[in-house]
Amino acid sequence: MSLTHVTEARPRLSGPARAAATPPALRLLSGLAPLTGAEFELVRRCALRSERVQTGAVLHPGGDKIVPRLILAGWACRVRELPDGRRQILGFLLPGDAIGLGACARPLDRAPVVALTRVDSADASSLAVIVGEGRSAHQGLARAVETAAELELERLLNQLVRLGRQSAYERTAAWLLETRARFARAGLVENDAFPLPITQETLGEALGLSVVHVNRTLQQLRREGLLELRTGKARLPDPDRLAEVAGA
Amino acid sequence: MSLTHVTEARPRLSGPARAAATPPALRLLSGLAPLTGAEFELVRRCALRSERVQTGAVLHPGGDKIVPRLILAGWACRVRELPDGRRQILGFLLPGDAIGLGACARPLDRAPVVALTRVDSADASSLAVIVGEGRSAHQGLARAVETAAELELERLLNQLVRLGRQSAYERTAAWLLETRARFARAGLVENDAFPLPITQETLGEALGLSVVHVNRTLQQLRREGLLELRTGKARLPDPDRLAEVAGA
DNA sequence: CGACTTCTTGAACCGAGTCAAGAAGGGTGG
DNA sequence: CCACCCTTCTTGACTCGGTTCAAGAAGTCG
Repeated sequence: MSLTHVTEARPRLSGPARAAATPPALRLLSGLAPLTGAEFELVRRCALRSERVQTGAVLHPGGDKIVPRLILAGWACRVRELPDGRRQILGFLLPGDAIGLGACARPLDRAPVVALTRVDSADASSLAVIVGEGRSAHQGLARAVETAAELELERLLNQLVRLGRQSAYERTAAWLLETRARFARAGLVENDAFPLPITQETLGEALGLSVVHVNRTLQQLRREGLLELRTGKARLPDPDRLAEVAGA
Repeated sequence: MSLTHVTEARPRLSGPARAAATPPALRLLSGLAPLTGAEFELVRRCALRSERVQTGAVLHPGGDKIVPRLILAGWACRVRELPDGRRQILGFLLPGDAIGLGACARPLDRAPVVALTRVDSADASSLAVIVGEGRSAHQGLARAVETAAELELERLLNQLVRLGRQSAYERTAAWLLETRARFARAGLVENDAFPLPITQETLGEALGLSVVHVNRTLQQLRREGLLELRTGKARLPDPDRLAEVAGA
C-alpha cells in the first residue's frame, strides 16, 4: 500500500507485541486498521468504564437517538421484529464491535440491539466525537471504524444471499465459517474452536429457520464430522469440507 | 431542520418549478437533498453524454475497479451468483440511482450490475470527484448521495427480514409497496401505477422464489384486487390493504 | 435439589420447488 | 402486415425441505 512511509513516520504498536496487554475486545478493533499508540490508548481508556448487563437487556432501544457503545465481552444482536412477533436478527455483535460509530450504517443502527449473553460494554461517545471530527491525527481510528462498517455490510449481503438462495444446511455451514472468521481476525480462534454461547432458538432467528430445524441441521453437521459443540464453544474440524458444503 | 437559513442564503431550485425541464431520472436525485442550481447543473451536464445498452449488458463487472455511473432510464440490478449458478439479486437500480458514488457502500458496489431492460446511463466520474473532495459548495450533492446510500441500506435490511421471515405472499406485497414508494419519491407514480418492466423470473431472483411461485403469488394478488399488471406497468388499487398483507 | 430453559426426537402437515407442457406475447424478417 | 420464433407466462401434478405440534431428556442456574 502507498501509505507505508506514513506508517513508519508514526510508530504504531501492533500484533503480538501489544496483544499480550490487550483485552480480546480491543484486538478486533486494532486489527482493522493500524492504530497509533495514542489512538489505542483512547480506546483502552474508554473501555475502562465498562458496564455489565444481563441476557436480554436492551443495549440500544433503536431509533435515531444512538449512544455509541463498544462491546467488550459477550454477544449481542441487532433485531427487527414484525408486528406479529416474528423476529429476524440482522447481525451479531461480538467483542470489539461497536454501535453508533461510522455514520454510514445509520439505518442499521436504527434497529434495536439486544444482549444475547451477559454483556460488558462501554460508552464510546468519546470515540464517536474523535471519528466524527475527522482530524488526521486520528486517521487510523476513523479507518478502523470504516472498515468495520464495510465488513458488516459485507456480512449483511452474504446473509441476504443465504436467506434467498441457500438451504438450511448450506446456510448454517456458511454462517459457522463466517463467524469463525470473525474471531480469527481478532486472533481468538484456538485450534478451530471459537465461542458460540447462543441458543439454537437465537441462531434460528438469524438464519431464518425454526428451532427444530436448526437442531436437525446442527445434528447433521455433527454426524458428518463438520462440527463439534461443547458448552459455549464450537469447533470446525474440517473447515475445507465445510466450505464446500457452504458453497461460494 | 436547523439548516433553514443556509437554504435561504443560497437560492435553490426545487419541486415543480424545476421539474418541468427535468428528466425523470434527475428528479429522484434532487428529491434526496436540496441541490443548488450549480449542483443540479453539474448533474444535468453529466447526464448529457448518455450511453444506451441492451438487456443483459453488464454495467459494472464487479470488483474494486468501479466506474461511477448514473442510471438515466431503465432498470438494472446488483447480482450475486453462487458457484452452481443460482443467482440472488441484491437490489434494483432505477432511473436516478447511481453506482460508485458514496464510499460507504463499497461492498455493495463490488457486486456486478446488470441491465434488466434497455438502460441509458452516464459516466458519473465527475460527480464522484466532486462528492469525494467534500467541498462545502457541493454539500447538497454529497448529502443526496449519502441519503441515497442510506435508503439503499434500509431496503437491504427490509429485504433481509422478508427473506428470513415472510411468506412469498407477504414478501411480494412488501416489495411492490417498496418499489412504488421509490417511484413515488421521484414523483413518477400516476394513480398508483408505476413501471414494472422485469420478468417474473427476475422478480423471483430478487424475492428468493421460483418463477412458478412468483407467478402464482402475483395471480393471487390480482385475484384479490391488490394488483393490476399491464405490459410493463403495475397498479396497486388498494395500497392500504396491500400494506396489511405485507405486514410491518 | 428443584424449576426453568434448552435441546432432542417423532409425526403430521404445508408452503414452495420441480418437472412438464401448453398458451400468450412480442419482436423480427420476409 | 403477417408469419414465425423465442421468450415469458400459466397451469397441473408431484415432490420435498422446512414448519408445527407435542412430549420427553438433558442442561443450567439459583
